[in-house]
Amino acid sequence: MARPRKFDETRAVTAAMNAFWRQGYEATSTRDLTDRTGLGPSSLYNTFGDKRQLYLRALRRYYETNTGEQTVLLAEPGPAKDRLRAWMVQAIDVDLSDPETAGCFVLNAMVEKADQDPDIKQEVRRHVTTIEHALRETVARGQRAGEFGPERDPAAVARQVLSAYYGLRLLTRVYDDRQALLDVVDGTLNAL
Amino acid sequence: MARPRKFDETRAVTAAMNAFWRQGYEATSTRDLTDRTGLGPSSLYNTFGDKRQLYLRALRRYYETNTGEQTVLLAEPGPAKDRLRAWMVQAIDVDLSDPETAGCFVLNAMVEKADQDPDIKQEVRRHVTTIEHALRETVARGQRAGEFGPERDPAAVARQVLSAYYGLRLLTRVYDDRQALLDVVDGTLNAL
DNA sequence: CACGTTTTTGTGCGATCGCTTCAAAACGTC
DNA sequence: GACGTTTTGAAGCGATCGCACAAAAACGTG
Repeated sequence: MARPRKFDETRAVTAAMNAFWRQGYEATSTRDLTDRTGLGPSSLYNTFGDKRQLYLRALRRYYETNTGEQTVLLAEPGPAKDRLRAWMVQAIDVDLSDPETAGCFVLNAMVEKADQDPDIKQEVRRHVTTIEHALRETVARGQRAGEFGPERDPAAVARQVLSAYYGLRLLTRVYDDRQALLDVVDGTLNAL
Repeated sequence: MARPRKFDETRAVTAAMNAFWRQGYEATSTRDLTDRTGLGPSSLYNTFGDKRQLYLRALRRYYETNTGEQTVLLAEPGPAKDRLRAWMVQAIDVDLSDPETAGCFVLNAMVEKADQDPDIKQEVRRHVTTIEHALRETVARGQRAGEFGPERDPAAVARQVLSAYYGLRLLTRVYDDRQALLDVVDGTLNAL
């Protein structure tokens, strides 16, 4: 019928995601995007519309990969406290492992774009609530197993863990003391 | 001796701070800066060097005003737990009060610039450690007063509170449920 | 009130921004 | 293999970017 695409759309979105993730929305130029994706400008704009829509696609791609991975990690069998710890420790180690990585893409989007763009805010909220629900499940599981006190609302506990988690991922930007960050994890989890 | 300045340097830095604070570094143009400060481009560049240095000045200005205020708030007399709560609740209310406000400037700087610019990283770290020290003092005070268990290292507890605090200020970007955020405050403080 | 010094004002530099255009190229279909 | 359709590649659009420059203006000093 017509000329077929030479590139894989998902690969292009992933490449764009990595650019936005590391540099942020504003600091990523269309030139960066064409370079990283390997697409010409017309292919890129013909396929994705404009920079903003590609950013949204990148966020959704992050959901499918990283955010999804996190819920899987939390839902794995074993003591709930171990799951929560593994989840938080992994985030710390990812953030500290490579100075080139830029932490959590969702966190970056929250700060840079969420309050000026309703669509981005909604997409970011989707990520956060998904993790929050996975946390609630894990907390409830811990309560049923007697790991945590059963008196508190699992949803409130989940949000508390979530706050500590995002706070930690922020602190990795200025702290390089891994042990200090791990102490925060222990302090947070022991309080449940 | 020479022609005197027509503008107040501190006022100009403050105006620039508000621009960077709300829009971020990249999204703030030199045009924005000249408009908000009221200075012509050459006055601005003659005084501050370039955009990046003005951004650093804006961060330092934030330290003098907002960050300093926070340490004062924490050091006020009364129960330590009340000080910590007032500090966190105020942040939540500031973030939720006006959709025009952009949360915490230091937090924004951490995400947008800290890991690509060593000077900015150092400046941001100065803010964070200042608050951390104030927190440590407050926690130690609470331990002496018997409000908190004395067994834990005040420094570790301070970092835990700090994580929850920054996590909260992030969640205000996507949550508008004030009560849920206040529950996190209570959960965090009751765990000490 | 001329002089030296610094700031201000106005203009605009070269580069880059996000994005568009257009013709050539690459398919499936007949 | 001509046709219709879509993608690709190359070039470049107007606008804006961060910043610089030259001349005029505003002071303290002699």
